[in-house]
Amino acid sequence: MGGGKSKRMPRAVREQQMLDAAVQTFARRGYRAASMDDIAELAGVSKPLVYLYLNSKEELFTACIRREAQALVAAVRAAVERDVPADRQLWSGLRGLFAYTAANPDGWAVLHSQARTQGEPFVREVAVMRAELVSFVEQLIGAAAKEADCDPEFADREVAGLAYALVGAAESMADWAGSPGGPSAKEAAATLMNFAWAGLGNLMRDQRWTPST
Amino acid sequence: MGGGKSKRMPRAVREQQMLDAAVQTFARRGYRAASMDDIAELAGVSKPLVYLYLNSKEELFTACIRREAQALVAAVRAAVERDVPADRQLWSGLRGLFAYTAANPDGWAVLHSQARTQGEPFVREVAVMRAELVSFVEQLIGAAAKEADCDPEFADREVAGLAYALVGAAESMADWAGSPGGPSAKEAAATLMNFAWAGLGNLMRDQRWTPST
Amino acid sequence: MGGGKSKRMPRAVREQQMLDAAVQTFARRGYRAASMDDIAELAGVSKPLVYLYLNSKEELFTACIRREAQALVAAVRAAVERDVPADRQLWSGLRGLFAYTAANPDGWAVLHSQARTQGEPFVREVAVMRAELVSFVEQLIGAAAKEADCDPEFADREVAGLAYALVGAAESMADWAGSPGGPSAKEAAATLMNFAWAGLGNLMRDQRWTPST
Amino acid sequence: MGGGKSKRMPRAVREQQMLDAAVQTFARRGYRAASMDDIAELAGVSKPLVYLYLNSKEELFTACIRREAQALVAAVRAAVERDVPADRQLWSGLRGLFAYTAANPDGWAVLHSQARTQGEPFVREVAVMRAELVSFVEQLIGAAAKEADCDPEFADREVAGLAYALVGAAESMADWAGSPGGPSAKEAAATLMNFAWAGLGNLMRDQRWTPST
DNA sequence: CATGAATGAGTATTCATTCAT
DNA sequence: GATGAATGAATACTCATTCAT
Repeated sequence: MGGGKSKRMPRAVREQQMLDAAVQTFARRGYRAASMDDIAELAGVSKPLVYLYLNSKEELFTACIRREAQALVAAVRAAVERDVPADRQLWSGLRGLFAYTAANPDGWAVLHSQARTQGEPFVREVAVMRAELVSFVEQLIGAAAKEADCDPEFADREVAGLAYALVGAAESMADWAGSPGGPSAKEAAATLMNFAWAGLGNLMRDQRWTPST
Repeated sequence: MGGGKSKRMPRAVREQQMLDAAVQTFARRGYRAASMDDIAELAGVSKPLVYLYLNSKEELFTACIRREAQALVAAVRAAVERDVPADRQLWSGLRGLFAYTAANPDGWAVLHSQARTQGEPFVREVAVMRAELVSFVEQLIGAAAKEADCDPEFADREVAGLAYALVGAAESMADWAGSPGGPSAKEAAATLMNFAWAGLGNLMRDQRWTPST
Repeated sequence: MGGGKSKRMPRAVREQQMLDAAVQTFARRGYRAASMDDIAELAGVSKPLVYLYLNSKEELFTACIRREAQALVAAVRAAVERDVPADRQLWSGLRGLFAYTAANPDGWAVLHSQARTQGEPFVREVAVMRAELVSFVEQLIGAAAKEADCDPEFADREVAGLAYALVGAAESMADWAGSPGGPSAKEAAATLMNFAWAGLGNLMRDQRWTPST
Repeated sequence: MGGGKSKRMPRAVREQQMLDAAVQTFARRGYRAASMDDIAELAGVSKPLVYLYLNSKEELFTACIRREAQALVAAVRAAVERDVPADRQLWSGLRGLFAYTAANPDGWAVLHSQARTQGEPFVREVAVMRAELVSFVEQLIGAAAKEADCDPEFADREVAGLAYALVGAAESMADWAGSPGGPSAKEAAATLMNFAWAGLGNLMRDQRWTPST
């Protein structure tokens, strides 16, 4: 016994191997261009086994999205410092995000590049994760508003917009931070904090930019 | 009068019809899932004619990207007010952008969702357009910095990062603004100005956010 | 006035241009792989004109075969010296054949490589030409037999076989003589005369090779 | 018992069935005109299976050529009598060749009619086989020359030309022998021996045919 | 548990051929 | 007489998916 592909592994392990192979393949080739043959071969198993465990290409892709989304959210959550001011929490969360996406480019590509462009039902899956991130940022902004004892006119809808913009900018930075020549996770986080936090501060103090100026 | 399949049109007209159909199909189905059959049918012509004029799926997609990218850049340029302060120029440009993407969701989807995720040589095509937008924003920030007589430490690399983040946030907002329940073009532009401009102002005054706080 | 493609030429001239282009294209690409587009472009005319004059790809190919077959037979006939002994006639005919095929490799390829392999009705066309050459050789052998006052047992069927073999060897030599590194027309003819004529002489003298020896 | 489509055969068996069908189809329709659909249907399998095992039309054709070429060379080698005079060896080899081509007209057509006219890389494949046959004949001529203690001026290049002509004539005779109304294998071999061997004998005795005569 | 064998349904692409002008 | 515009029908090739063992 010894060399060669080890056989007869518990199902859970095999499934993770398949998901690993699928994430890599989907990320690099795209959902449509990735073939089940490629994935099975990369996973080191036969094609029927992939079907036995994951049922179909669609379910396989969905499973990839779910696993990667949960891992990413978990990474961000784990990175956030507790019991510190809101800005500090955002800062640590962003650093965690950029560090994670840089370390898992394939997973990030599946979530941000592939899943979002393949229509239903995949967009729904990523939307759930994105909503979680946006909601987290909204909470931070809300907390910051309370900390700063800010103007009560600072409406929910406005917060939602800001949170959305911040997450959008962060996702875009994540792509950049993962590419060669791009910034480090720390630089990206710093840029975003500088970019966003002062604006938020002004808003909370009711100092809006208006076109009339 | 009108209806029915009109036949025997000059080449230039037919080509535009084909590009219209292709943009719509690529936007809604994705590059790989869109079939040349679908496109030809939607364009109201036979498949060989599509090949006669556009040569291949790859060239057809590239032609779509180029046309849409040029149209978008042209729309933004046309919307920018001249001879006004930099913030006002950015404001008008953003409004133009969001108005255009909302009015041309398929074109925007081709550029932002599809082209960027289909690997070379398509990413190169959109990168050109994106670089144009980023460069435009960089110029505005530079102009604003001059207007504000700001700190000279405000370095180029920092400007590049901010411009990149702003464009990324704008692209993300454009997706949102184009979806049902999303903000209007004006709202999206206002959100982004509030989000971004105050932060920029602080930076120019050398008031950075730093983690030590 | 002036350069460019001259227009409005008499039909006969245009037809020859088309056949020239067709022979070249069929020879180099093969019957199936040669497209009417290629041929029309090489001929410098529009595709509908090719159809107007030659009706179909099949008829066009047939016309090529006929023209080239007649030209080849004419070249051989013209090369044969009259009023000389049979061997001398064969010698001059072979030199003419090899000189012609070397000078017209495309025409020869159409006849020998392409037409023979494309099934009916093309094989029939070349068979006619081949029969003419075989018959010519049979006559020469017959004449030689008479000159040599040979054995009357020298039967027709045997003559036919010899003529067939000689023509086959000649065709094979023609391919070789036309290729780089191959023999000159004169060398090829000499080889074939040495190879064939002595054998014929023995046969005429009833000195057959028999397995029992 | 027997009939009906038998399913689930081992790969090696199926591959041979596919090659059988491919040889027949290529021989009768030509390389370009033979469609993979035709071949799959004749083989009694689906098209994807043909691709799974043989990869592409080009590789399938190449596999046909190789198989048929090896079979033909093996048939000739098996037919040649050992330890007999050179003429007797040639005689037995020719009988073997004609018997084999007559029994396998499709394989012979693939080699002689189709492969040679479809350009690279197929011509290279048949050239290998042809070179083997020519080389075999050269050895026989050389052996005969030694047996006959012939003139040393009998140069290599001349031998090469003669061998080439003999093989060319044989190939041509093989076509004839395989067609209705053509000679039997034995007749064809006899004709060729009579045609060729006496000529060779004269040459070895330095009795060349020369034009001056 | 695991796989070799097999396929129905598509996909991009090409070609011979024909009108309307 | 000559052509730009247009297509029906085919062709090589691929892929997600399923049995029988």
